[in-house]
Order: sequence, then structure tokens, then C-alpha cells
Amino acid sequence: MKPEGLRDLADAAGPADAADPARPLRRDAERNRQRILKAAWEVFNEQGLEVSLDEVARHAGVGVGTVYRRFHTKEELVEALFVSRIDSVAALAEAAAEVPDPWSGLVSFMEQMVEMLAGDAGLRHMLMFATYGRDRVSYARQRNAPLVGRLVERAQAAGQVRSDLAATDIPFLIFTLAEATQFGRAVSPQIWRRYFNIILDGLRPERAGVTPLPVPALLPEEMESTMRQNAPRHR
Amino acid sequence: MKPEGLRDLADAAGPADAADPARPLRRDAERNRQRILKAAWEVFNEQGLEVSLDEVARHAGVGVGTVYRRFHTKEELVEALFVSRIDSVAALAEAAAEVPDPWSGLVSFMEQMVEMLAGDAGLRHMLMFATYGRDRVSYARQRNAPLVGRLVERAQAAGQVRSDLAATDIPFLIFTLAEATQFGRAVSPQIWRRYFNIILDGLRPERAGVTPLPVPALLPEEMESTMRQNAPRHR
Amino acid sequence: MKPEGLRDLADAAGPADAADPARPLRRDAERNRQRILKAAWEVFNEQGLEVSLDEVARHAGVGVGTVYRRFHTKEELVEALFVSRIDSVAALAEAAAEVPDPWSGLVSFMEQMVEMLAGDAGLRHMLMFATYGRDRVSYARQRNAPLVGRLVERAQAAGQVRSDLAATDIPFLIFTLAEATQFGRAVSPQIWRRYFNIILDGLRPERAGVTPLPVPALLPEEMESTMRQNAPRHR
Amino acid sequence: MKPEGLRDLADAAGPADAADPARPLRRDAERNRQRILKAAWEVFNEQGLEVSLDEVARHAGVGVGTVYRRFHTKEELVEALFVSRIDSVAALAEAAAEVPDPWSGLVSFMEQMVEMLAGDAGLRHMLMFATYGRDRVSYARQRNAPLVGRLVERAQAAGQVRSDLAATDIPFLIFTLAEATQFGRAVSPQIWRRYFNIILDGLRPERAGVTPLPVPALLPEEMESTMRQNAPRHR
DNA sequence: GATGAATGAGTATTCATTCAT
DNA sequence: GATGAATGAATACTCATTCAT
Repeated sequence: MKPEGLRDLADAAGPADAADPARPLRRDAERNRQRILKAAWEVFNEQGLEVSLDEVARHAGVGVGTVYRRFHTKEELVEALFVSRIDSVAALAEAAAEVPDPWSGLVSFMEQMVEMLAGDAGLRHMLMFATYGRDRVSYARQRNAPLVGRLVERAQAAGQVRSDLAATDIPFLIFTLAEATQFGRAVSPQIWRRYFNIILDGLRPERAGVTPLPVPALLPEEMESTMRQNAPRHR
Repeated sequence: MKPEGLRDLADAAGPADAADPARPLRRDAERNRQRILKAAWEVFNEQGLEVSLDEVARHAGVGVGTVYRRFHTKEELVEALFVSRIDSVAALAEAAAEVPDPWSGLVSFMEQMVEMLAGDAGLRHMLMFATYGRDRVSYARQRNAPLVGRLVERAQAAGQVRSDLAATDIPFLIFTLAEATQFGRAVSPQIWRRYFNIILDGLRPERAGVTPLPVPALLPEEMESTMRQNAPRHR
Repeated sequence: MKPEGLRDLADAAGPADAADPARPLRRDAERNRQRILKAAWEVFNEQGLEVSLDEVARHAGVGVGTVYRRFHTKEELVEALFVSRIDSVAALAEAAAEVPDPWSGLVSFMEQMVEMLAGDAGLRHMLMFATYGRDRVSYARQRNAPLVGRLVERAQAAGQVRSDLAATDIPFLIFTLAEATQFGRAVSPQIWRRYFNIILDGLRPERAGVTPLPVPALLPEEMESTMRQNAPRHR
Repeated sequence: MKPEGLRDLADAAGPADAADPARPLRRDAERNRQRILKAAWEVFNEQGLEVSLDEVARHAGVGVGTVYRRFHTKEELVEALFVSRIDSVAALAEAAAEVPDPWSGLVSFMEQMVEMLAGDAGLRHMLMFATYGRDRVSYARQRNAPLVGRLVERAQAAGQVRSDLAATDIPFLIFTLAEATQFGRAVSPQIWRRYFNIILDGLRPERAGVTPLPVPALLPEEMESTMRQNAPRHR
């Protein structure tokens, strides 16, 4: 569906295995692991995270037992599937900090995040609702928060971003946009860029006609507990 | 939970019944229908659309059989439940058209829509993913599209909104925001107003620093097919 | 297999139902409930408590769903199945207390207990290992302990039983014997009476050639914790 | 856990192997065999016969495949595991025959049997229910029966044991006691000695107050068929 | 020979839907 | 009409056993 996604899957291999992080899997096992991850990625994106592992197994052309040998629970599979991607958020933020122009840095970070999420309903779901892999997500969030904070502050210091924007607003805006991508994706895969543009224009510094943000942003600590409330229990 | 919601439910009665659209239900049957709708609304909002109909029936104090007599499938129940609310979108748009200041009209329409969706995960789900009640939603969309179009055009004509905004962008922005309300809702129920504000600021007319929207909006016709792709199948 | 057992099942009906203890089940439901209990009793006795509920359902000629409608979990089914029998232990002890001769009273209690357990591997299993229905069993034990204590004391006071026998020894002896009934049952269903007899002879008052019991009996409180250790977890 | 047990395991090696009874195993193969038996013994005693062979293999530090190379089925492993112990019953009986005092001989035989079974739920299970290793058990029984018969007769001849006791009663009494050890084991590991004592007192010669055994003992030939009926099928 | 990967039938439990009372 | 009983396919997960490496 998306070659980029499949490349990422490869990164999730080897060391991410549950049993022994050191020793690489046997060749055939590794092949199957990849097949399973690929199949899972496809069906999860197509039909959501609710598809059964039997379905995933069938899609991958292996028995369910094989899926369970590799991933002890469904949760572990979902995690493994998105782990590399979650980690890459940090890389994105770090790269963005290197961009000389603060505004461009912030923009490119957001843009890449949305692009990443746009192609990946599963990851989006996991980041937003933390149905699975809560701990991973939570860890990633804590790691990235300060990086994002610096991106915002730098742009504000340069007078490129409205001063009432908070670092915690950024993930909100990103999720918000990512959700919009879901929508209309089939007909116009880039449609989200319109709304991204609108939001960017709305982030610009205060001036005539711009109203101050009406309620305070969430504190970083509050991001955690907000997730915890969203999570639907799974059966 | 929300008296307004309950009032709306009453509108969904009579003619929407499955058996014979013409003849009104017997009094007691009608009472049961209302009870079921009320119970379903409460339960779906509290626990999501995944609750079993047994649960709904228990909540309503009737047997499952009764639920099925009124609504042939779960889908039909969900549809009936949100039908009145979908219809009220039109009312909102019409009211907004009456607001003398075009900008205020558009803003108040969007705001009310988001507020409505914010409190109603079921409706949001239905509008965005059309999991259930596809036809209803589709019908409502066609009805509302021109109304919304006029709101936008009026504001653009008044120079209050950027000229590259399209009518079809409005539902996108609304869904997008509505989804964001889910988020952070537990900690700060009004947090979405920050992002609403940012978006509104981004909708303002072109000026220095505002970049033109990079891709074309969806055509009204395209909205339809876009929904059709999103829908996850349900079990 | 054993008409007596089936008669007992009837006692477990009506009021023991999970939903509403007051209202009796519909006729057809009641019929199925009985069928399920009967089938469960048969297969559990034949093949042990490990048989699947699918098997029970098939045996009963109903769908699994029906089994689960009546009994929310396997545990509940097992409990329901043996509840009336557990309760009847108390009746046995009380009746034994009425027997004029203390020795005869104690003997008849033990004998009837063993007889009851002899025909019912499921009940035996439940009483001894508390795999299922722990709370029921524990409750019954507490209820019966003092009754049994009195039986023993009365016989000791009459000089009919060795003075170093404790009340907690009785269940041990009973279980022990009951287990022995399993054995040899096919060839000589009454074979256990030999060992019952030997034990009774060993319970007689001290005299030449009788050695004192070498270790202290369990305290009543210790019976509880002893069960808790035996219980295998079920999957 | 019990060095004696482990020594016994060694006896079970070589000729008992599945592939070729004649040729001894290669040194490393033999080592693995021992490791597996040791691990199995530990794990089965700790957690019951239901543990998976994967678990056993892990405990032994070998692959499951290796387990299956040595023992074609789980049943075979269990058999091999207890084979040596079954054989040692004969040793026990022979040693008991050497004890000068017939009564002491019989008592010590029974006591050692119960002790052996008390510490070994797996063996107990196998002897009593013949779930696994039916043929082995059957063979052992035939071998031991005459030895035990002699123990009993000798004690009866000396007037130390009631004359209505039969040789086939001994295994019954032993199993009966062994089962009681299971019970209460956690709280008072020696509790079974109380019931052993009671039974011994009940085995003493006829005198006032002792009632004759009410049903005939099983014939040696009948012991076999009695086992066959007990066996629960396993999954 | 050893390893551990692959398999798939089996387990308890849930739930949309149908149907007898 | 209303009730709630019956159904069975579906779900996540386990484990004895086989087989490629």
C-alpha cells in the first residue's frame, strides 16, 4: 500500500523480538515475522485494529499459532508494528531542531508527523487512544515533549509564532490534522494540506483580527491523564 | 444527561419506524420506542457503540426482542438514534444564515456543530465513518451542502473569509475539531476552543504571511465517495 | 447413571438461577436448565471437570450459548450442579446428631458422606480441591464444622471413640475413603466398605496395641488455608 | 528437591529409551535425557501433570524437539519418569520381607510407600488413575502382588494382623492414605501419619469391638480391570 | 542429533439475531 | 405485541505434535 511503511517494518524486526533481544531469528522465522507484520499492517489499516489475529494469520498465510509464537498477545503485535514509527517521532523532532529557520523547523516537524500518521490509521489510533501499547506511547510522549517544547519556543522567540501557543497544543493540532487526512483520503490524498495550511496561518503572530486563545493549554503532565481517559478497554 | 438530546429523540419517532412508515405506533409501543432510544443514547455515549443490544435492552427495561421489533438491526437503531440530530444540522445552518454579520454566522454554525459533535461520540462516529446509517448521512449531507455553501460565500463576499476557502472544507474542519474534542476532554472539556480559535484565525482573509491553500478542495460530489471508502465493516 | 443424583438435580433448579431468584424460569428454559445440569453431571462424572462446555452443550443437545445464558461461567455451572449436595452435608450431620447412640451417629454420618461422594467424582473433586466454587465450599465447611465437632465429642464422651481423634480428622477420613471408592468401583462397587470398616475399627477407644496418633490434627482454621493451597488454577 | 528421586531417574535411562532398546545413547544424548527427566520431575511435582512440554523443555534447557526425540509423546515422558519409582516398589517389598518382625515389615513397607507417593503427585496420579503409562503400571503391579501377599500372610501367620485382610487391600489402603497426604500437605506435611496410625490400629487382629470386613476383597486378577475403568482420557 | 518454528484443533466466553412462548 | 430463550459464529489465546533448518 505504501512502500515507505513497508520499509519501516523491516526496522521493527530482529532486536524487537520478545524472547532474546540479542540473537537474531532464524531465517525462516524472520521471513514469517515480516510476513505477519506486513499482513497486520495491511489489515489494520484497511479494517482497523479490531480485526482478529486469525484474520491477520490468514492474510499472512501462516497459522495463528505462528502469530502467537512471535507476538505473545495482540497488543504486542500492535506495539511491534508501530514501535519503530513511534520512535521515529523523536528523530523528526531532532531533525526539525536543526533547521536554521525556526518557523520552517516547526512546520516541517508538524508536516512530517501528519504525513506519517496520515498513512497509518493504526498508528494514529494507537497514539490517540492508546488502546494498545499504552506504555510505549507514554514513554515516547515524555521523550518528545521537551523537544517539541523547544521547537515552539524557538519560533516564538523569533516572533514567528503567536505567543499564546503552548507546546502541548502541537500534538493536538497534529492529531486533529491526522484525523482529517483519514477523511477524503481516497479521493484526494493530499487534502489535509489545505487544513494544515489554514492552521499554520492561524499560528502566525498576533495582529489585527487575531483573537487570543480562549482557554489555557493543557500542562504537559495533563497529557498523560487525558490519554488514560480516552482509551477504550478492549475485549 | 442532556435534555436537548432527549427532546430530539422524540422527533425521530413515528414515521421513522421500520414496519409501516404511514401508520403511527400504538401508544405503548411508542413509549417503548422512546425508552429504547433514550437508553441507547445514554449507553452509547457512555460506553461507545460497541455495547450489546442486550445491555441496551436492560437499560431500557425491555426485552431484546422488543428492541428488535422496533429496529430490525443494530444499525437501524443507531441510525434512528442520530437521525434527528443529523436533521438538526440543517436547522443550525439555516439559523446561521439569519445572523446579520456573515462572519459571525459562519463561526456560530461551526461552533455549534462542533459543540454538538463534541458531546456525542456516536453521532461523530456516524458522520465521519458512516459505520452505520450511511444512507441517512448521505441524504443529510446533500441537504446541507448548499446551506453551508451559502454561509461561506456570504462571508467571502463580505471580505471576512479567505477567498480560497471552499464550502466542502467546512465539514472537514468541523470533524477535525470534533475529533480533537474527544482528546483532552476529561482534563479540559473546552480545550478544543483553542484549536477552533486557531483555525478561525487561519480562515481570515489573505494578507501578508498568509499562504494560499496548496491543493484544491473536494467537490461536493466527491464528499460522497469519500465517505464510502472510510467505512469500516462491522461485525 | 444414578437416579438419586438426578433427583437431587431437580432441587438445584428454580431459585438457584442467576438472574432473578424470585421468578421461576419459563417452562422451556427450565427444561433446558435441567437438561444441561443432567448432561453436565453425566459428563463431569464420566470424564472429570475438565470437559469443555461445548461438550456439555452437545451432550445436552443445546447450543453453548444456552449453557452460558443459564450459567455465566463454567464455575457457576459446576457450583450449581453441586450446590444442593453440599448443602445436604449439613442435613446429614444434623440427622446424625439425632441418632441415640453416639457411635452409630458418627458412623452413619461418615458412611452417608462417603456414599454421597462415592457416586460423584465431581463433588468429590470440588470439595477436596476447590477448583471451582471455592466460596460455596468454604461456607459449607464453616457451617458443618461445629456439627461434626459435636458428633465426635459426643462419641468420645461416651467412651466410644479414641480420645485423640479431632473433629478435623473426620473430613480427612471421609475424603480419603471417598477417593478409595473411585478405585475398584467398577469391579466391586462396595469395596470401600472394607476400608471404612478398618478405619472404624481404628477409631475405637485406646486399649492394648493401640498407639497414640503421632502428629497433631489440623485446627479448624487450618482447613481453610489447606484448601487454598490445593486448588489448581484453571485456565 | 529430593536427591533420592534424582538418583532413581538415572535408573530409568538407557534401555528404557524409545528408539532402540538395545544400543545405549550417545553420551550427550544421554545427558539431555537426564536433564529432561529431572526437569520434568521438578515441574510436574510443582505444578502438576498439566504443564506444557514447552515449559518442561525450557526448564531443562533444551528445545521441545529434543524432548520429542527422546519421548515420542507426553505420555511416554511421564511413563519414563515414574518407571524407576514403580520398580522401586518391588525393592521396598523385598526389603520389608527381610524385617524380622512381620508386623514391622508390613508397616514399614506401607509407610515407605505412602512416603514415596506423598512427595510425588505425578506418581500417585499414575498409579491410581493410570492416566499415563498404563502398561508399565500394570506390569509392576503383577510383579509386586505376590511380594505384598507374602508380607500380609506372614503377619497374619504371626497373629499380628486381622485374618480377614487380603493382599489386595494393601494397595487400596496405601492409595487412600497417599491421597490424604495431598490434602493438608501445605499446612501439616506429616498429617497423613494420623490416618496411617488409625488404619494400622484397625488392621490389628480381631478382638472385642472389631467387626469383620463386610465385603470380600478384590481378587488379584480384578485389580487390573479396576484400573482400566478409572482412567480419565486426557486431551 | 538438536533446535525451535509452524501448525491447528481446542478452550472459555460474548453477542447479534431469530423464534417459541 | 412483548418477552427472553436459543443459537452459533467469532475472539483471544494455549499446547501437543510435526518438520524445516
